[in-house]
Amino acid sequence: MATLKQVAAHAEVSVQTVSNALNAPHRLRADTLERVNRSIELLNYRPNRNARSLRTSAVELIGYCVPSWPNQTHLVMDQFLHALCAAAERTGRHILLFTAPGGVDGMPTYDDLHARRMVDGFVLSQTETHDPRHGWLKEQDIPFVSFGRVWKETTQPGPWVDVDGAAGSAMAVRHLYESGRRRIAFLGWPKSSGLGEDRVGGWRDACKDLGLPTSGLTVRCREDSIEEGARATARLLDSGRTVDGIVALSDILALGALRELTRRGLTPGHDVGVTGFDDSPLAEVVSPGLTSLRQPMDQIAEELITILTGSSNGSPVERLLRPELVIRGSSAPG
Amino acid sequence: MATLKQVAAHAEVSVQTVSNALNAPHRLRADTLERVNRSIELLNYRPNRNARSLRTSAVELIGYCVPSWPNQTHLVMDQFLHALCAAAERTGRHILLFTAPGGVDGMPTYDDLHARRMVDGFVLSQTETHDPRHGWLKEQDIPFVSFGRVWKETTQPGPWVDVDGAAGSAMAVRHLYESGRRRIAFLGWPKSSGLGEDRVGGWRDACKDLGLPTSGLTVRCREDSIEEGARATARLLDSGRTVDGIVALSDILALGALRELTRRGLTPGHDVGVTGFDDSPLAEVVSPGLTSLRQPMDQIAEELITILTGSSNGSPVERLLRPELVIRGSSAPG
DNA sequence: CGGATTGTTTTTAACGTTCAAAACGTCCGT
DNA sequence: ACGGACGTTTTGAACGTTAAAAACAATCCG
Repeated sequence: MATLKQVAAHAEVSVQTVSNALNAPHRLRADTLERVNRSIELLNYRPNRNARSLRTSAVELIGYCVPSWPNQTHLVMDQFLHALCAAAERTGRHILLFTAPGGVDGMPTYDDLHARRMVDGFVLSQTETHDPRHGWLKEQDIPFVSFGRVWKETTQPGPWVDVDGAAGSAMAVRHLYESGRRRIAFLGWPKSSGLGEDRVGGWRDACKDLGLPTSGLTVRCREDSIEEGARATARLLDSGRTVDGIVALSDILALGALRELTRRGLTPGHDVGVTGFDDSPLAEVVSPGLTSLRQPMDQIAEELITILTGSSNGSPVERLLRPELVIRGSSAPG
Repeated sequence: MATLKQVAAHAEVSVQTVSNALNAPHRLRADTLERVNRSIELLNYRPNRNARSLRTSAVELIGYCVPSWPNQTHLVMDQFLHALCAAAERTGRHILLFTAPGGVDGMPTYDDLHARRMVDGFVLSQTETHDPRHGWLKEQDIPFVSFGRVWKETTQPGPWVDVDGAAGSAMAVRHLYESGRRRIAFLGWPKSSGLGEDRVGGWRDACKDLGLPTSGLTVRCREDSIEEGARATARLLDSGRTVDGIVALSDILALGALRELTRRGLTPGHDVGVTGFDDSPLAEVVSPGLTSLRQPMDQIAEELITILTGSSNGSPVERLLRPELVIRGSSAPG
């Protein structure tokens, strides 16, 4: 493996000149630069990243904690990771994966990775309602950016990127409205979930804007499972109120709704329009295909990396992105 | 951030002694060791990984190429990544993610990561039938281990870990047999797929062992989609032969089978037993739940890391692991 | 008592890179 | 012709760690 020294010897210049050829080529005379570059090419030289990092104390690695999966399978994680990875590489960086316990128990792991100079900073995801990580990292002056808001108070420590759930729900409502639905229900989570309240709020506002009823049309599920989605839908339909549209807070709940509708002999997309959230792989795989709100993963990843690696000029950056409605059979005009 | 030097000064020993306290504590006198450890703790010292790597030329990072997702969503990737990460961490290592074009076009990326000393080696997955990566890496003397066989010839370059598809199919057949099925079909892929031939072989052998018919009971799907699975099932049922069991090569195809059966008024699990492969999140989420063959991810990951980081003592290691049958409603006794 | 043996600690020299400053030319204006 | 200014290249020195060898200390044995 060739080193700077060997390249320098071959090109008959000093080591520093070769270094400059790579990092500040404008400083070299044109002919020197060309000669050095020829040697670099000839010897197939690649800078040793460790030596560089040691000197500059920047490792160009970004830590990402892979969610421990028993809780709930993160159905769009592969999309997110691919996007994040690609975005990082566009800036010459890479993603370092690690595992850590949730909550404060995980903080020593974050601290350690940073203290050992294995990462420059972190991308957080799977943010929870009272996520302690943000405040902790901020306190320790460890760079990070969050995918998802903490939903605790209005001012959240550190920069974040998130998808506008309220806008997403509103888009779903408007789409169902345009295909003729007039009594649109919302399938949600308990009030304790910030994300849930964001999305239900969008549904409520959009319904009011369009002059649609909302009273008695909210059902809350205890957990995010198909079974619970089906049960909640059953409760909704048994309540005696007419329903011709269902905006579900997640794809999983939406699948539950589809199942319950089918079980009762109703045709999703024909009798009742259904939409989900996140456009997980499930959405296009079920029958009928599930209309869902896709998170703009590439843009999210791009923003995360830009914020994390950009100059942290004073005020923390906050970016709210709009999801995209992917229309499939479950919301075909009734 | 404390350094060895500062700890040494504080403990009133030489730098090397502190280094030894961490890397070869048995060399120190007990009281010295304790004194040094106290200083380490007090100053909250963490070794700088870059400096260490520079000196030892081992970065303790393992490269893993995140599959580009448009081809087919890797439904169990999050499980795999979590297991791989955890296994790596048990040996003090971490996973570095990167993206690369498929086939030989991606090789410069692998080479570059290794040449810049950003990774010690690679874990390959998503191995394709004529995957060029294994031979190429072997040729360059870049350490790697493959999750999945190349299916090209009997001797494959480098070590690998894989799941025994034939054994898995056989388990599925035997399970269906035990619940009373006697005409068990196989839903597969084109013959060009090594993985496909492995699994169909297991089905055929198991059927022969049990004295069950196989002729005319194989259907091949052009692609791995629900739609194709459903079409193939339709062809199978239309062929006039009785079928009371279906072993599908993938969960996706199995879902297609479930859909087609339901469409025809047949009850999966009651009229026809169905099994899938890989136990993706889909399997437990559909109704009825899909019986499927779970890959032992933790064990796979453990083996991969052990092989990659262990001493490459001559002959390449090859490990074939048995999947585990997860029984759900789709194969309830008929 | 002296040499060998063993156990513990220190010294010296890297690993491959970049920073900061110094050195070397070359050109210019007065 | 001389001092200054600029453009280009080289010279130390350092980043934080570990390998190898040297130094030192204690113990043992004949």
